[in-house]
Amino acid sequence: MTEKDYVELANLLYPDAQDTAFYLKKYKPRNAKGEVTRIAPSPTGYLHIGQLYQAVIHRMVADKTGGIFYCRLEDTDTKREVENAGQIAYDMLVRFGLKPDEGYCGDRREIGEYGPYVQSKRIEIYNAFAKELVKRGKAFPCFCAGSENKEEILKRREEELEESNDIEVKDPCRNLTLEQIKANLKAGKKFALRLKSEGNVTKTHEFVDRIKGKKDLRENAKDDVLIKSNGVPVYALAHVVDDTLMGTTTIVRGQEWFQSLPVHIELSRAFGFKPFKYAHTPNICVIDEKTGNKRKISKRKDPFADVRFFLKQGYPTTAIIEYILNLLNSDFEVWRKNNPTLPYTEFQFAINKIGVTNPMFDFAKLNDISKTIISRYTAEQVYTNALNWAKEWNEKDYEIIKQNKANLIKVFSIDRGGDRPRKDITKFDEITTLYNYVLPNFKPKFNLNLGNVNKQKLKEFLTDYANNYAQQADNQAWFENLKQVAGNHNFVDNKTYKQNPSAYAGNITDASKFVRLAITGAENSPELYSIMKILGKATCVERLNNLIKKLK
RNA sequence: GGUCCCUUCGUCUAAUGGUUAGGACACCACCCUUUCACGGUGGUAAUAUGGGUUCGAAUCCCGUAGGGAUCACCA
Repeated sequence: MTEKDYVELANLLYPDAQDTAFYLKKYKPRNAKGEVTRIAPSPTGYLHIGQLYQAVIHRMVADKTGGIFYCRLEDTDTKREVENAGQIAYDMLVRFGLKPDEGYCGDRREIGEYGPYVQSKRIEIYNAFAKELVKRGKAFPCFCAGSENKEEILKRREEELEESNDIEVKDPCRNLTLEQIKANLKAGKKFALRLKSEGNVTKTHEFVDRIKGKKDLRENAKDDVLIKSNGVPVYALAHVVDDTLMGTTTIVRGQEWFQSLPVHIELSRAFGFKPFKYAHTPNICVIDEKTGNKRKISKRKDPFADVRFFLKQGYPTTAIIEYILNLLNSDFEVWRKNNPTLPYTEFQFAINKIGVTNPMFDFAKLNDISKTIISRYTAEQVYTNALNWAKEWNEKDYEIIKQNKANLIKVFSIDRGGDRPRKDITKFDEITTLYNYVLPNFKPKFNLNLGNVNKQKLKEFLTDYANNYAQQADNQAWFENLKQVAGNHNFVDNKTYKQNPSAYAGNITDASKFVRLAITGAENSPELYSIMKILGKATCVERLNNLIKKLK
C-alpha cells in the first residue's frame, strides 16, 4: 500500500474521527514541576491490597516531588465489569488517606482539566489516535475471529504452546490489500485494529526502570490488538494515549507489565510521543498452603486481598499504610522510631529505595505496627475509633461500646499517655473481649492451672482477701495490702520463694495471678488496682468468691 | 516449553570489592518491677549451589538449582 492508500484506509475505517492535533492542542502540557502519577483501577471487583500498595507509591512520589496524583477509571473490559466497583475503589482510596488530587471521584463526579477520566467516555479520542496510526501505516484492520471466553483462550494457548515455543508471529491480516479490506467492510465484517509491528525480537535496546534499574529490552514483534472489534481499546493503546494526553510522567505499575513494555514503547514511538519513565514494582505475596510456594495475593483465596478486610477487623488505616511503607522503603521503620509522633507523610519516600523481590505479607509485623499506633492514641481516641468501627461493622459491639463509655475510657486510660504506653490493642474488634471484665454480663472463662501453688492455702488466702477487701487509696496501698494478706497465708516475696520453693504456698506473683484471674478472667491485664477500683467492692468480692467456689 | 525477572536470618531487609555480615518483627533467656504489660540487656538464626576473576566476593562473570511472572480482541 502507498501512503495515499493509508490515508484512504484511515478515512474509510474512521470517517468521523477528529485529527489528533485537536486533542494534542486541547490538553495543554502540565506545568506541575514534580512527578505526575496515576492510579487506574478497573471496576472488576473491589480495591485490592496490591492497588493500595501502588496508591501509596503514587501518592508519596507525587507529594515528595510537588507533583500530582490522579485517578482514571479503566472500564474498557465490559465483560468483567462489576457494578459500583469504581465508586468503591475510589471511596477506599479516600478512606485510607490517599485521596487523588484529580480525576475520577466516583460515579458522578470528576475534577480536572484532562478529562473525561473514565475510559469508556474517551472512545472518540482513541479513534482519532487509531486513525493517525493507520495514516502512518503503523496499524491495520484484522477481520479474524472476535473475542472468546477465558477458558477457550487458555485451551487454545496450551495447544499453541505444544506446537511452537514462539507464538510471536505477524498477523496474516497485515498483508490484506486495500481492495480486500474494502470488500470485507462492504460485507459488513467487523474489524479489530492491530499494531503493524516493525520490531525484531533479536534486537535489544537499553532501558532504565526506576526500580529495576538498567535492563536490556527486546524489541516487540507482535501485531497486538489495539482496538477490539467492539470498538473499545485495549490497555496498551489507552495507556499510551491517556497518559500522554493527561501528562503522566512516571508510570508506576506491577512488574507483571514489564514484559509488555516493548509493545508500549513501540506504540509510543509510532505516535512520536515523548517516552514515559517507568517503575515496575514487586508484588505482595503469600505462601500457598497447598503448594508451599510463594504466590501473588489472590482475591479468591485470600480474604485480605480486599482492603475492606482490614477495615472490618478494625485495623487503623494508618497501620496498613505504614506497614506498606515499611515494605516499600525499609528505612521507614528507622525513621518512625526516631520520629514517633510525626505523620507518615513527612517521611522522605524514594521510589528507588523499593526492592525488586516480591515481599511476603506478614501479619505479625502488621500487628506490631498497629499496636504501636493505637498505643499512642489517647483513651478518648481509642474509644471514638472503637465506636466508629463498631457502628459500621458490628452492631452488637456498637451497643456494648456505646453503653459502657465511662468504664471503657477508664480502662483504656490505664498505662496510657506516658513515654512507654501499654501496647495491647491490635485492632478494634478485640475491644469487647479484651476488656470484657469491665462490661456487663461478664462470665470469665479460663482453665484453672494451679502449678506449684498449694490449693488449700490459696483458698484460705482468697477467702481472707475477699472477706476483708476494702478499696485502697492508691496503687501502693493496694499492693501492700495484698502482700500482707497473702503473707499471712504463706505466700512470700519472689526472692524468698526462690530460695526454697517447697517451703511456701506460693509467691506474690502467684497470689496476684489468681486475684487477677478472679477479677478479669485473664492472666494478662492492665494494672489490677485500677481495674478493681473501676469495678467497685461488691463486684470484686463477688468475683473472688466465684473463684473460691471453683477451688473445691 | 520460549522469554523475562528474582534468590542475605522463619519474615521484611541493610551492607554500591575490604563490616565480627547490621537492624526490625517473631521466638528464647535474663534484668527491671509493686502483679500484667511497657521497657532494658543478651541469645538462637542468613549471603541457594558449583566454578571463575581478584591480594580480597554477599557484592563482578559463567553454569546449576529453586521461585516468580509472561506468552488474550483482561487489565
